[in-house]
Amino acid sequence: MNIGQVAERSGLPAKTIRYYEDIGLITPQRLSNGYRSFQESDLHKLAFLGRARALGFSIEDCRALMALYEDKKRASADVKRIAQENLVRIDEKIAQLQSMRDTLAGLVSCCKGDNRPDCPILQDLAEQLGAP
Amino acid sequence: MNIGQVAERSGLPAKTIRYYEDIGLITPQRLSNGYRSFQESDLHKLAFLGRARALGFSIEDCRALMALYEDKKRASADVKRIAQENLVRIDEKIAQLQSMRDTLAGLVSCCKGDNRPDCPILQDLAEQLGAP
DNA sequence: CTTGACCTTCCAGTTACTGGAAGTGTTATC
DNA sequence: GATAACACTTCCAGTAACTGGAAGGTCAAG
Repeated sequence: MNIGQVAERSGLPAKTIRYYEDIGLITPQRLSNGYRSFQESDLHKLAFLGRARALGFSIEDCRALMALYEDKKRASADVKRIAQENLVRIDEKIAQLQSMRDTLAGLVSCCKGDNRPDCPILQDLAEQLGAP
Repeated sequence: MNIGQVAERSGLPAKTIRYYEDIGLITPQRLSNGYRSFQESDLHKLAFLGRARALGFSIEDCRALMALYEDKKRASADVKRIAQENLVRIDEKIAQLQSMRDTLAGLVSCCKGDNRPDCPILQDLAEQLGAP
């Protein structure tokens, strides 16, 4: 398979696939004309990568997961640990965004949004300092 | 004020403050020895920037907000629009993370995490392909 | 007069790609 | 067989928003 077909079947842009080769996540064969030649197994790995990235795993996580994926003697505990760490990170990020969201929504709702210069959003952003 | 003091009072790292000067968000004066010399007004701007960044506004948003902040004739509608756009972006991000989180939590909870090689997390990541 | 804290600039690295240029290979049409 | 359209190649640069570190100048204290 050429890269275009793999891109279509895996859902990853060709650019991204080349990048993944650059950083050593995959190592497709080469034809005599220099074109990359992908096996079904490469396609599987790329689909795996796409799913893992969509679930928020970092590239380094993916590298570790791929190694475990290919190691038939791995323990599922290793995988679970990586997944759990990632889950904690995601939870933290959600909490942070939620609090940002609440503050911002509060500000937006009390701003009249008219043509006058008084704006509670800017007032709030400007505060913080000044009060002892 | 020197940069160290401003860093402490604004809560922003000195590196970040220099970076903000680089990209033109602030323009502190200079002393004859080359040191930056910050006014109270610079400190206010930096605190403003810190708060806005913490609320998820991009640097370009901040640039626009700063211009509005300094324009006494601005309309609060402009500010509100920027804030609302940001709110939508945040909501989308939260929804995305939430769905990631749910999938991942499901996988984690059904993985025994023992020393055996069968792991539902890897199985799920590997799937997706193969099914017609 | 030296030590150490603080300041300066500049260069490089981070994350995970993405865009674009310049050149080669393949395929379809006339 | 020429030509056009398109796929593929590499390489360079850029994104966002900083962060780390090297090499060197300045300043206050002891």
